[in-house]
Amino acid sequence: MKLVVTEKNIAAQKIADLLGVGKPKADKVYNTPVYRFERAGEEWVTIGLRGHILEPDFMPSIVYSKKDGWQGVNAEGEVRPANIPDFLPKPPFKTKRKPFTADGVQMGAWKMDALPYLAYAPIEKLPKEKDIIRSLKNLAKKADDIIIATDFDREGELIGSDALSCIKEVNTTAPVSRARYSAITKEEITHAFTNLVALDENLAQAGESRQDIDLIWGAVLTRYLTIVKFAGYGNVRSSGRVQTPTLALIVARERERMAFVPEDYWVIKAGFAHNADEFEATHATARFKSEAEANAVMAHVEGATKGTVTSIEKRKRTVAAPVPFNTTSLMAAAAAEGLSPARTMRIAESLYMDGYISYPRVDNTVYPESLDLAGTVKRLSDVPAYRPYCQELLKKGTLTATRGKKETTDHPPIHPTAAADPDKLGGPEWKLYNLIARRFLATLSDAAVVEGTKVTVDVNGEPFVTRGDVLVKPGFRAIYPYGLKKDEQLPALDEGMTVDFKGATCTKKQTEPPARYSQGKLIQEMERLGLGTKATRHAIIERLYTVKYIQNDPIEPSQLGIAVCDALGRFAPQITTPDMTATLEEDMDGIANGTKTRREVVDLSRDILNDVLRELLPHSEEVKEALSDAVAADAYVGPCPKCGKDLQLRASSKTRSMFIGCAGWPDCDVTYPLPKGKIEAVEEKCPTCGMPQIKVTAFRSKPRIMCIDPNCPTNQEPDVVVGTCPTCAAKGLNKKLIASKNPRTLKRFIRCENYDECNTSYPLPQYGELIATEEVCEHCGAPMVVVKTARGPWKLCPNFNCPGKEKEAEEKEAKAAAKKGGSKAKSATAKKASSKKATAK
DNA sequence: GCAAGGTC
Repeated sequence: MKLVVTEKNIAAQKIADLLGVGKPKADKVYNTPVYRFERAGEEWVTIGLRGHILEPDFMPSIVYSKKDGWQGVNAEGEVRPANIPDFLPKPPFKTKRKPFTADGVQMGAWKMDALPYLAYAPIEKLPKEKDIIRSLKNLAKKADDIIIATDFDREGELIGSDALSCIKEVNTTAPVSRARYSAITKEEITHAFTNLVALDENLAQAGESRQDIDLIWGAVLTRYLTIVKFAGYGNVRSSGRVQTPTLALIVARERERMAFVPEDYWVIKAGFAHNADEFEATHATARFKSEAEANAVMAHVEGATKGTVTSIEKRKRTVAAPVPFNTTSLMAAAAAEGLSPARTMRIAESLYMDGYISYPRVDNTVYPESLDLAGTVKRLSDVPAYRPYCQELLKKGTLTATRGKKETTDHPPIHPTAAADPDKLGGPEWKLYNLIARRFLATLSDAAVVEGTKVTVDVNGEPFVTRGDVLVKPGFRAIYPYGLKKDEQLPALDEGMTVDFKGATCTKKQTEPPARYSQGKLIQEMERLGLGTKATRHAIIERLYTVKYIQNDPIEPSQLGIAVCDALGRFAPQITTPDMTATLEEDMDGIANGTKTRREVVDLSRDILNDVLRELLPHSEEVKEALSDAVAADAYVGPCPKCGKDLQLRASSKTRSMFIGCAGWPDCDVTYPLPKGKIEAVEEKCPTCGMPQIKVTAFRSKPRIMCIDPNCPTNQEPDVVVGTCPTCAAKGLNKKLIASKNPRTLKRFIRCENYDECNTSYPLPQYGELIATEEVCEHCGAPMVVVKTARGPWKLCPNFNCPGKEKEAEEKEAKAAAKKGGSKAKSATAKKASSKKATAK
């Protein structure tokens, strides 16, 4: 039996489809899907991994061994003294509560003193995907031939090498080879499997050195930042080779903005009309530095009614066709169409797996010679919307493509590999496919020619200028309309013509500081600097959000983010710049081509980290204070009305829910409840009562500003009678249901006015104007209410257990299932979920 | 309780 190991399940499936004679048989080995088929009279089976199946970690198995446990050595080779506690987070035995030593130190807690030893701790590879490993070994036992068919890149080689090490544990004799492909198409796959090569162990070692270095630096610095000012479990302050330089970019931009001194300037715009056409023009001096100058111009044109067209300049310019897509340029272009980087990658992955586009994680922007451009255009002509354009292109005979700056040979730039049907793909899938297909055709097209027109109109000696753009030769723009300003048509004007002057306005403006990064821009900047990979950049940015180093979009750093960046910049500058990645890349190239060893590269990195610790540890007090101040500044909402100390956003240690508490606790017991959603401090005080205000952003809602004091009149709401109580009505009583706000917690809900005897109550959305209706829910008899939200009025039955709710949920699920193609497995799980819900109730 | 890199 021949065993083919791929990086992911869907690749295993596709490869089986392409290599097998007839349809492969989908099977399972311990819950892992595998695909069996026949080829040239032999039995084959493919299995997909889930990316990396092993994960590096410090050696827990050895650290806790009592007999000859690893004690740890530092740079000098000194053995870790007994008075420095173990540094690994897991206690050696299973227990719910973490054990304490006699002096109250929590065992297993991270220890500052142990960090220099951690920098030299040995690393081993532990299983990460145990189920997959078990299935892989089971198959490997029976295999006569092993073919590693993971992705064709450095991490792919490492994933394959890890898989092989698992296989070797159970089968040492079967010969091993490597299939290399860069698109899952019939040609590529057949070619790869008829031209098998050997696994590149050097390349895999290069990948492993990256893993080691990332773990060592990440663990040491993250632990340092977390424990230098411990803020409770769950409050990790992370640092890493990619995330910290990325944070530094954001902080640096914020610094530029803070240092920016805005300058005033004045802009004069004038309105003109010619026959029925109106147009606007700006004074030839685009920005007046002084108000006096601007006023002088306004005085010159005061009272004028006519202007004269003094010149019309026309200039043609060519706009070059765009270059082929790589991951970053695709993400940027898709972001402009409303698809976030993360979403774009998810969709691209599925389009790739379904054979519509080539491999989506690439840097390359130059089509390889082997790519059949004309053949691809022919294939695309099956899409009705592209057909006429494709035919035009094919008429040209030879096709020449534009070339981007980056040229690598692992994968071709992202291009379509098959025609797609807009009715078969989902909306966003088609949107992305359409972008990719049109971009591909655009890269084979001529430049566009635009005629720019500059018209100057004179009013009492003051020149006003307006510009228009007209497309004279569409070129690539005929197929690629993305990212363009609309043509700006000007009325037909001639030199010497007189036009009506409709008056001028002078506006005072200020120069703007450099803009904050948007997520899309930051990803582009990360790519430019070589930070992260196309597959990880969006995840890195998300990480910075979850550890609260950054907030909002466009991105601004928190005080904590700035403090972390400053502290590391002073004492561990290596981790704050992209240079570390650049050096690592060079070293990895060295390992891949055999001039360096992984051992040598990792050991050197450990030494550098040790030097960093020598700087960092003596300055711990300073770092601690800087972090404390920053955390307090981020949490600050205003002064305490009782004791004057700081009111802060805090998390309850028991429930983890947020509240506002006084920094003077336990001496001062002032607290305020908080509504659900994201909470931010706001500078402006409540106009009604002068207390601090907060910005609340509930899930899928617009942010709203509210006073923190529940007793403030702005937080009061009159009780609303919403109907009659169905429970009491059944007993023959006539009682009203009332919507009211609990004055202490601000929670709004409906309850029966007879609440001493009747416990009928319904929850309500917590904000939005509440309006009673005459209607009663057809399913449960509860009164229907209308809540006016930012997205418009919303009529609902407040009864949480209303039978109508379940029906609605089922319909929604059915709809979602139908959209996804309604696979049997899907609807089965949906049913299970809904029945689970029902039992829970 | 750590990183970054794959994939889900």
